[in-house]
Amino acid sequence: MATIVEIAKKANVSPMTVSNVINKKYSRVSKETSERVQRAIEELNYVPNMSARSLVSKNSKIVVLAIPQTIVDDPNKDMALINPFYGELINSVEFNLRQNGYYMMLRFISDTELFSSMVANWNADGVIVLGAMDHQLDLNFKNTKTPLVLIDSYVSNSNYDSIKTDDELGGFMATEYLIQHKHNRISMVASSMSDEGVAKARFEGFERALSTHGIKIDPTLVFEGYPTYDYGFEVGKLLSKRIGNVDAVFAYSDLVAIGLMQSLKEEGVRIPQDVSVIGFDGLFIGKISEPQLTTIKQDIYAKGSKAVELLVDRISGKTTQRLQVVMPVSLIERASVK
Amino acid sequence: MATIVEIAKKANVSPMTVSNVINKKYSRVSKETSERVQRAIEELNYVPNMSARSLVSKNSKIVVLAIPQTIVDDPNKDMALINPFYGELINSVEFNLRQNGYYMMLRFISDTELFSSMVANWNADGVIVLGAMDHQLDLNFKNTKTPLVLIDSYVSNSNYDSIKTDDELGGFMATEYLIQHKHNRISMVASSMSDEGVAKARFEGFERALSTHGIKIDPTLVFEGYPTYDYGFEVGKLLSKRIGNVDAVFAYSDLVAIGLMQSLKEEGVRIPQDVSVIGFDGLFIGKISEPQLTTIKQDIYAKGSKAVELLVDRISGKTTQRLQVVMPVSLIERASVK
DNA sequence: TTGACAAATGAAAGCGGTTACTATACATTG
DNA sequence: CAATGTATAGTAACCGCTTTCATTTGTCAA
Repeated sequence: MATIVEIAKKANVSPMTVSNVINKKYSRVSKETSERVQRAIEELNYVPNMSARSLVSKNSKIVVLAIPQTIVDDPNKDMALINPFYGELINSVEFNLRQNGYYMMLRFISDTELFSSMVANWNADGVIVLGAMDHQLDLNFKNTKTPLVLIDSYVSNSNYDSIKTDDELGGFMATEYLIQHKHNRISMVASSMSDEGVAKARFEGFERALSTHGIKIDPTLVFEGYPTYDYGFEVGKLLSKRIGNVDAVFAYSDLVAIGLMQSLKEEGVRIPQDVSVIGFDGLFIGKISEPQLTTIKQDIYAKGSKAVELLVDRISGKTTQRLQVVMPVSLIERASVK
Repeated sequence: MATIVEIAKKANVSPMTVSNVINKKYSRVSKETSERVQRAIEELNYVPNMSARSLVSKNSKIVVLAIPQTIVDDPNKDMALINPFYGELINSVEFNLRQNGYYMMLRFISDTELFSSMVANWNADGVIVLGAMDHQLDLNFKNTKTPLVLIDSYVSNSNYDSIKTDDELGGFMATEYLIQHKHNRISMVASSMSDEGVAKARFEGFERALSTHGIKIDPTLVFEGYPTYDYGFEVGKLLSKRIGNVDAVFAYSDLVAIGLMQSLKEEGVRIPQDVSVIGFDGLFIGKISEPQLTTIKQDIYAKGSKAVELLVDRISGKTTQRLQVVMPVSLIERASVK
């Protein structure tokens, strides 16, 4: 592995000049010298050592993407190990980071893990966190000045840029859509709502729609579990025994909705004839299920793209005040609501 | 950000001793000193600077996972931006790397991109490449001694550890299964087979099964395109016009199979009554389609896990000779074959 | 002719660790 | 009791790059 010193020797200049060429400070180097150095770089296949650069310049071109860990610990699970939502977001974030010259370090993190360590380690230029919980943002982390963008996070009075979907509105739209279709015994399958978070916001939209229409909420129809296919499946089994007393289900996410429908179908419940189902996210899988899933769509690609934009602007110092972006939602009518 | 020098001062020892404590060389440090240093570390919230460490020790605890870029360049595409297969693999690799103390740098790379740059940059301890093509493994890359594991790669006479699925056998099994179900006008939808690769291997299995049973291959029933939902969909449109002359389709991957079925259904073709479909991969989505997809399953989680194992053993010097692992396949009978 | 300034290049220090030795104190051995 | 070993701690150099500042050369106005 060649170093700038070797390049310097070969091109008959000082290491400093090589550095200037590498960093495109052309105003400091004459054209001929610059070309000579470029040639040496190519001949020796020189690639800068990022560690050395990072060590002195305090930045690294690394951005950490932290994603909550789904139930991956059981390698024998035959189910989706990863929410397709994550897959799309990862893809989008990596793509947009790459466009901006950054490398993406991906970490799945458990609920209890703190964020601090992953930042300090690498002189990461920035961090994007998905669904951060209040207690994960430890003091240590808060003290670093590393630019941070929060996606889908409802942490209280944080000072970070954030981007989320209009979850409350989405929940409202989903529920209202069900009501407009003459349903009034409506169930909601959410994930944990003990903390503020996406699930809770969607639930609040659910509540608002019901109360707007003067429908009393039935607590026995509200389910709170994990944001997984399995949990949807589980609830499906329960609900299948109550057909006739439930008209429709608003599932907190498409993945849950799909699990729910699968389970319901297995029990001979017809969708949407016996019960309507609406999801949230607009994932690809909603298109291949039978019936195709009516859902509230969010643009995941745009979300990742926007997150990177916020981060990059913050890193470059372009933005100084805190930015909060709320992404719109839209209703996709397909076939799971009667 | 505290450094070892500050820790050293606080604990009244030399920086070297701090380093020894950090690196758990306890035999070189007395218990009391060690504890004193530990305390200082906690009090000052010290986190080692990986750049500095990496610069001198030539290793980084970073492993690069390179994944072929799917068609992501069009952000407006409403389809799966990422093959769920990738999602599962990413999840598995990250999880297993983390268990071994490594960080994962994820890069999506285009067909034409070379691999060399991502290695040299970060003193990456290792690289895992998915579906590498011959021409991407440039000389530069071959010259580095960075441990490398190839997943699903059919590059010729490479010297790297590799892990792949028994694609040929899988293709054979899929096709034979169709034949056993009295089909003999069988189509295959593959992705590009101009290079050696997964698609070609599966196709060879397809060929072998047909010839074993004395069935002549119909070239007009062999499709070669992209490994995407969209391509499956496209082929579905074509095949729907030939119902009566096709009994069954072996799709190169589940994603393609799903697109195919969706398209076929749209055209009023019944599966499996009018045409049978079998896929490959055993993805989650095959369970939620209607009908559920019969397919050749590979254990993606195990694949990622094994890849990491190979890499870690190579990094530690445990393995010295080249290892080639072939993962088994199994048939999952579901409902898409009559 | 000379001083001043810009353009081009270089020298030296140091980022925060680890590697490879060296040094010291104390215990052990014949 | 000298010789040797062992546990513990420290010193100095250096990894490959960038930062800061100094130097050289050429250009031009006064």
